[in-house]
Amino acid sequence: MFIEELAKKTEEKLEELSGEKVFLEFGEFGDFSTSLPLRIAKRTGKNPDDLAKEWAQKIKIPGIHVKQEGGFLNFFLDDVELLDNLKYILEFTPSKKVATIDYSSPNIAKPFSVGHLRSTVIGESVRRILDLLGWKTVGLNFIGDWGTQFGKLLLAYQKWPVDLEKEPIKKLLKLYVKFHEEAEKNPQLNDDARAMFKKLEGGDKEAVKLWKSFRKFSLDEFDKIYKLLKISKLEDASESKFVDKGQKLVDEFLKKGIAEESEGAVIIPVEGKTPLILRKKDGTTIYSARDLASGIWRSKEFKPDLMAYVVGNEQKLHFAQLFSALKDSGINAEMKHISFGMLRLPEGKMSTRKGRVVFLEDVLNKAMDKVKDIMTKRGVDNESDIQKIGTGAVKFADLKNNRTRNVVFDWNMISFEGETGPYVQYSAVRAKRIGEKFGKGVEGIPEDFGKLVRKLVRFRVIVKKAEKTFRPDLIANYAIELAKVFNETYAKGKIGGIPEKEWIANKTFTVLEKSLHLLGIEVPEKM
RNA sequence: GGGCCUGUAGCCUAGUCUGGAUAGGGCGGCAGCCUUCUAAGCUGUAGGUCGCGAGUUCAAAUCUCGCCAGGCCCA
Repeated sequence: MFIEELAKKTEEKLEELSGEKVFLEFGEFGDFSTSLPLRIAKRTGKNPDDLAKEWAQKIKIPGIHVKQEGGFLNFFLDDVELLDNLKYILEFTPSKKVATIDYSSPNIAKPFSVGHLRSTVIGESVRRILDLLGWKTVGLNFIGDWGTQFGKLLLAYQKWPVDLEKEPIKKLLKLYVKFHEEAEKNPQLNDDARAMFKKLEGGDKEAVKLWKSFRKFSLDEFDKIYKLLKISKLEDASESKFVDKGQKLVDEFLKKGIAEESEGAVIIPVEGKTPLILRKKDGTTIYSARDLASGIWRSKEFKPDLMAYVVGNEQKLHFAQLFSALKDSGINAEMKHISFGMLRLPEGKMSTRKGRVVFLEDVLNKAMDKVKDIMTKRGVDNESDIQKIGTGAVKFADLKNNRTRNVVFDWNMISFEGETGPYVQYSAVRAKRIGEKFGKGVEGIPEDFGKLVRKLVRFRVIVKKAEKTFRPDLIANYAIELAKVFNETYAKGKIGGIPEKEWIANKTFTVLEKSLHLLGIEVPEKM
């Protein structure tokens, strides 16, 4: 029986004995454990030791044995169960639920900065975790390609034309910065930009043509990055697709009474929070209306059980409002804002207006350069492996932390030793080599391999928890722990040549490879 | 003014939801380990007022209240 099923049975038995909701711990003292007797004993006036002993006697579940230590109960899977779990380690009952996952969602005509990395890699990872457990997932790219900022950019381009043949994005960024500098001195420019955006919204041929070309430059740039990062296919759910839909929606919602007018603006009230504003006094819709229209489209198009949005912390309120509005409009899918802290620079928040950004491409290139240096010193040179290791290091560094806290960007973040992506990759390559010609299977667990086997078997529990909590960091930290135990075992004595040990090495590779895959990272050929 | 998030060794971080068994790791420092399956590895060692104060509890990094610091959002 699978470890999670055995744990479930144990929980049920403990609940029966204690009359309490039980959460087993998957920690260091057993395959799982609890301090329940310690807590309950106090209430019943019993001695914790005695109660634990009593329960240890009563809990008889085939496949596991109990050890009582003080007021604690530690549970261990029998060897036969451990090996059986290991055999079928990657087999899960498919969930068959449908999820839309909104991730990456960069803005056009702006650089793909390290700031966009988080949403992209977290989203991709969450998607792969759900995929493994048999969800049907749809990745959506809500590209920011609409809004008054494009009035500014179009105006700037007309005023100060540049040749966009080479490095268009960097040049557009410069124009954007220049616009804001000039507008400081001459505020009239802001009004002109607004007028320009109105032209764009009105379908002015010249403006639309220019906007389309900016958009194209950006999409090409995004594709390049997605290819390098091995991001799965994303449906184009660009903001501009929802402009008309947004306008219609606002009118419809007004009629239905879901939305209401307030001081000339159109809003949807949100219980306990400030309302969601859909349309401003001047009649222009804002981002929220398009986001709402997009949400309704997603719901109709994909009929999801879960609608997830991988977007930064700072939009918490927005999503609380959006979800409330989506529910008002009759959508009952589970909605989840998968939020994360902001990546900042030592000198402060990144700002495209001020041109204060670090390009993701530069970060990835730097990482790959470092890998190349290391490889050259060893007389190896393999483009594909360099790419896997370089991007792996960057992705892993980002995914490892459960940070809702902010991160200050530092070039030294890119490292290859210790708790890093390359460490796990290296261990995986090692395990692969050793386990390549593995024996048929195992009768018992070889000496010194107990810790490794137990760590391997835990994979299933971790994946399920990651699914429930949308936390790739659980996978990343598990992969480190597993790699560490494997390396310790490796250092203790020879594995190769002993079929049973080779089989376990092979399983280690399988699990490390899958863990990395869930993080969007590939295992190189050689390291 | 209102709301939310974060604070764990020089640096980075797990644990906080669900209180419990010595607060785990990593980087950097120091001391070791390659004629044996890949040293991007392994072993050992030093380094901690868990932001501060109070409360609840047999037991608090974890729960409650107050404060301090940083960040974000709304008006």
